[in-house]
Amino acid sequence: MRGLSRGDVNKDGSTPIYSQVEALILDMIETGKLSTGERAPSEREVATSLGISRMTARAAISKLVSDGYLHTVAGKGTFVSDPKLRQDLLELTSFTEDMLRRGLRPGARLLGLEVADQVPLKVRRTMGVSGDSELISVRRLRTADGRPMCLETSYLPRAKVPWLLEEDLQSGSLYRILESRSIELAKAEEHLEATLATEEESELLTVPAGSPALLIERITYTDRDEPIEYVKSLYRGDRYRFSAMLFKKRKKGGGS
Amino acid sequence: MRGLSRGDVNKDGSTPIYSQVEALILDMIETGKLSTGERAPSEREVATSLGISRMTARAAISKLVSDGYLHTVAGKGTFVSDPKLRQDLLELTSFTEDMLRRGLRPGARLLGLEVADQVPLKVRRTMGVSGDSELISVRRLRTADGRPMCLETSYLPRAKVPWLLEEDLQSGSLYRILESRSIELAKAEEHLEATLATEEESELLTVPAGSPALLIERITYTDRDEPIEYVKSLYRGDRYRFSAMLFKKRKKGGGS
DNA sequence: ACACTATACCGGTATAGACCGGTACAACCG
DNA sequence: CGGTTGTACCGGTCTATACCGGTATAGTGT
Repeated sequence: MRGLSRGDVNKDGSTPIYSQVEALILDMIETGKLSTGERAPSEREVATSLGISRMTARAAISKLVSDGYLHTVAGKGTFVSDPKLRQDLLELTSFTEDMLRRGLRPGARLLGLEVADQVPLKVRRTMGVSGDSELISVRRLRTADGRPMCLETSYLPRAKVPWLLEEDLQSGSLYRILESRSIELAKAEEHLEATLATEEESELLTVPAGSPALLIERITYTDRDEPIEYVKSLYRGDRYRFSAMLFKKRKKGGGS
Repeated sequence: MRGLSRGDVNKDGSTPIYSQVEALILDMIETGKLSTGERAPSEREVATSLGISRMTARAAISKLVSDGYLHTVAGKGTFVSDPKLRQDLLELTSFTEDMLRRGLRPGARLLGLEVADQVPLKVRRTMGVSGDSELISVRRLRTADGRPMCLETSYLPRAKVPWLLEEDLQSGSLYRILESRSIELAKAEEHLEATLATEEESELLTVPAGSPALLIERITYTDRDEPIEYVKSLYRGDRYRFSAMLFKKRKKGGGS
């Protein structure tokens, strides 16, 4: 009745068992076979029904717990967490994904795509290039439901994405393009501050000059820890809000 | 020579062994006995020198890895991570801690501490109270190196912190006070947006009226998932910057 | 009816051993 | 000398087992 049986995992060593189990349970959650608040199969249940050891089952479940999909109550069991709680976890997403998640239709108007000639020193240093002409700049007005949402200026290393100048950045997501070229994004450092829109910026964003705006600076890194993109995004203060979930870290002590 | 010996852990069950080991290694990192980039003792080394099982040692090390203190390279060993990479992780901190981390001297000027009579509906709903007079409001001007940094208005449930009205909020950290009363903070939901300082606000922050400001709304929860604090903080746009590290989530697939 | 107790679960912790593929290095061989 | 082959160590994965204290419930005794 549970849907987990020995055939659901292969033990040929090609994929770690715990990772297969993780995918199995995740699938049950996402297809609704397990719904919010419901008790997930216990560690012992998973272990015996799949014919694996309890520690292996536990490894899978622990991962799902730390990813926010499940939470445990000692003595009672493991339960499916509220999706609201896991969505607000901070995650690296593209503008496109971000808007879709907010229920808005993402769009873009290309303002410039060229080999950058005037790059701020800070950007050059961050991207690890010295001279000019080593970065490609992309300037786009991003829209949500057709209305201007933010003004985005990206810099990418020409050496790593020489084909970028030929791409259609009007419609698609830059991140999707990068991934289609096998550039895997892994993490990003993001800085947010409040500022005012300049005359030019406010015109593009269709807000009054001097309106509040959220300036987001992002440095995106590949899975090999190389910076692949530096972006400055200026969001309309009245339409955009950045959300995050913060967690308390360990307290010191307890030892000896 | 390594500094780990059997006497460093107690097995009386009062504190989990892996958690003691975690503290031991963390201590070695923070006291500089292990420095950035250096190889940490291997799982087997830790296990034998402390007289514990390898899996237990591994549990401790895994935790430190997921917390960003260490990183592993299969076949080579476990290494101490660059502190720069672990500091920017998103963490729930008080204003006091935040400022100290930025190398600034935190301060506060109490503007108001009272039973709140006019509480916005949204705040009441969030905090789960219905009527008036059920929340205590704290209004403080927070300073860094003596200069105004942000304007902070907190609401806390009177039922849970009735003693708050008698506390000294001039100097100390509110979070430290809560913890000294055994109220453990676990997580917080935070929303950031750009806005403009009103006349009154800009006066307190000593900036021109209409200056950009970062509005941060935070709902803090205890370890029992009850909301304990709702804060609206208005930071000076020219002096404050919010930083976060974003990570790419798993891709689906791999199973079966 | 009520309180207690036995039982059967649960997750949390810990053990000892095993095998894998990757890394580093020294010893050996051509 | 240079290349190969051991060998020792590394983290990654997996097994089987054990005991703890908490939770829930059914049954027992008053």
